[in-house]
Amino acid sequence: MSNIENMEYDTLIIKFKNILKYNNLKFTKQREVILKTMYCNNNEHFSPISLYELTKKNYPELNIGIATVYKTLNLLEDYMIATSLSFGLSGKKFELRNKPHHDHMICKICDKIVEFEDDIIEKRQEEITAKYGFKLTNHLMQLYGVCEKCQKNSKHQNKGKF
Amino acid sequence: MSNIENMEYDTLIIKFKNILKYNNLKFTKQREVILKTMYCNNNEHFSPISLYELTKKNYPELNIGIATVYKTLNLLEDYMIATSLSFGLSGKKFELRNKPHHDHMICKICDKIVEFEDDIIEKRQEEITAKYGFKLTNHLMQLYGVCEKCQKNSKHQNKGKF
DNA sequence: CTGGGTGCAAAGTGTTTGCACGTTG
DNA sequence: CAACGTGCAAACACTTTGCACCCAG
Repeated sequence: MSNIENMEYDTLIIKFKNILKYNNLKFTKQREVILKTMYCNNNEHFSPISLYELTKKNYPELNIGIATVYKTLNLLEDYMIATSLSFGLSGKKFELRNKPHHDHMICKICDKIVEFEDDIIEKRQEEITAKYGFKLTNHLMQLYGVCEKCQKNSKHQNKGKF
Repeated sequence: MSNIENMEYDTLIIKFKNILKYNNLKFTKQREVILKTMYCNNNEHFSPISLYELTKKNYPELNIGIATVYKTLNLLEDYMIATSLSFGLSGKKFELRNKPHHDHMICKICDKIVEFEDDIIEKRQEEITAKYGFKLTNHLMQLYGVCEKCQKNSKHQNKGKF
């Protein structure tokens, strides 16, 4: 399976069109605009709503609907052009898969997301799953903590835990 | 902060009562029964609904409500007696924190959950967060794959990805 | 007897679906 | 011109909330 790491925009679009054609799907303005927006804001992790609002604002003539954004994001994820991060109750955030695999570190106070990549952990995950007879297909790893800035600015409130 | 690893049931109840008292909360039959059910099925990871159904069935005289189960689970999580696993769209599953820290390996086909613990990864996570100035408080690591049994029984369907 | 807890139903979120109409290939 | 895609609103699934009543301390 090919991947889309470090892909330029033109190449990304061509790749996308090929996938669509291969699966008898259509290349619409809405899909193009969503992909473009994600590409141009490559460091952001978009919730469906924030992506909806941004495309709505930048391309008002399209009058894009939230359902279309959801459908497109699911399509991009199905065809491995995007991946999603799960944020519990507050839903998912999406990012393009056009950079090398990485995991996320999330500040519990300001929600800042830092990406990192670590071969030692990746390798170890393979070893562990193999030990249990699993065939590893993917993983979810999110480290939660307090970023440098927030450590200085605030004390995390304590609920009076015993 | 003390922890509740390997705690016997009586000790767990005492601990729970102390936490409640300290925070001006009350020890009710509903809370007792929910904790007991989780303790007695220590290998299960309960969704709020499955826990609701089980307690409803075993203690019909209490006529427990789903809202109470949710509130109790949130309370247990707030006071670090339980933790939750996130399962994307299908909600959360809860388990007591009465065993050593571990992570989860989940079969994408049969949903089987295997617990594992790995010092190398834990240690590495500390190193990584430290490198970025984060203070690590907790993490989420779930490895997804196909378990031994399902590898034999089935081929994972392919969506015709390009 | 007071304040927190409970069950119920209603309200909130985030996401998906059914449908009539529009657009792509 | 035949699918497939779109926007809309309704439906969904999961979780929280408001409230009148209940019960632990």
